[in-house]
Amino acid sequence: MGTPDFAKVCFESLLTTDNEIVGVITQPDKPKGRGYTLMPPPVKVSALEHNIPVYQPATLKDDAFATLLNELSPELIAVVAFGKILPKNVLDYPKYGCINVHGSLLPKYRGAAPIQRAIIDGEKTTGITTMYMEEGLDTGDMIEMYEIAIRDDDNFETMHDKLADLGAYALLSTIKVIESGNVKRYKQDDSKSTYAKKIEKEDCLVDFTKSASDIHNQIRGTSPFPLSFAFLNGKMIKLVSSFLTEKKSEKAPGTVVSLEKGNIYVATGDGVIGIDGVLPEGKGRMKSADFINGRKIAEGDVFTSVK
RNA sequence: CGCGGGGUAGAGCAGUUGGUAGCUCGUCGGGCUCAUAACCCGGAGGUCGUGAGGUUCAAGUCCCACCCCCGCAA
Repeated sequence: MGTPDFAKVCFESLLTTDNEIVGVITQPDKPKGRGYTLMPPPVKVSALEHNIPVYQPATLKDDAFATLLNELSPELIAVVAFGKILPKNVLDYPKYGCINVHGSLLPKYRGAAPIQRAIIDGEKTTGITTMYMEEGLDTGDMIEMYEIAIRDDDNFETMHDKLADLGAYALLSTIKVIESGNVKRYKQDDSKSTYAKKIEKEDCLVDFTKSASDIHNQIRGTSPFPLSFAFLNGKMIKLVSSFLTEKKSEKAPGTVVSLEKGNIYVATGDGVIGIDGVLPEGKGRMKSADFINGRKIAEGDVFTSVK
């Protein structure tokens, strides 16, 4: 069971094993993009390409799904970024249980957006945890854990890709351990747990009175999606990528202090942040240098949090 | 028919109340300099998305049709 690209990587790794995949459960197609076209989830696309039966139930809590479960009769259910809560009858069904691949070092960052939250919080490492699922959200006993560094220039995209690969590796490894019959279960220390709630629009609004490093973490934690933003000359502008600098400025937070070498340097509550990629309202992504050449910004302009 | 923006030189843009096109950067050549992503001089490069369409003496600029791209939102 899984839905987005992150899950797709795990799914495709399963195809390389000799385990029989009796079916793929994923979210129903949803209207996306311009014109609200109905778009299938990545996992579905991949499954169809590999001739694996796909099921997209609206809910797992009805008799129809219980019946389906019986027909498929899986011995193990692997869940990766599925997006729905599994009811108890499903959790209890498989002989070898339901296991989950989660993108954090549990018990930290339980929940929907572990990768982004870890970056936004300025964590130096994160990782993958595999676990047995139970009714609580990401609270089950852990099986394996892999740690990976978050570098200063990593963003959501790079960490997502790294963790997806690591997650796929972890999933296969965990399944082997389960097959071997020597599974060790590690209880989570609930007292140390944190919850990574999903990224909302308010998480993307840039407050330049914060420190340069906090802003940098926010920008990269939300890039390339959904992207942090601020307002400049009455228009919204998204900040695609940034970097930390040694510069200092006495100017008010949000003030453009320099445009040298094609980068936009902005004063913050603590230090100056460099911005090298933007996405102006109604436009596409572009390098800051292009934005500057288009004469859309000048020294002294001020980024604000309000339009 | 979800909402909105846009297709003008390699890139990012401007283009006034319609009169055959400009800016910044890049690029090419030359100069200056110990040196330069600095500065100076000069040049190349555009059938203005498409339509032997409409209006007009005249359309990048108005009208119509079509194609394509992008943002929001989910």
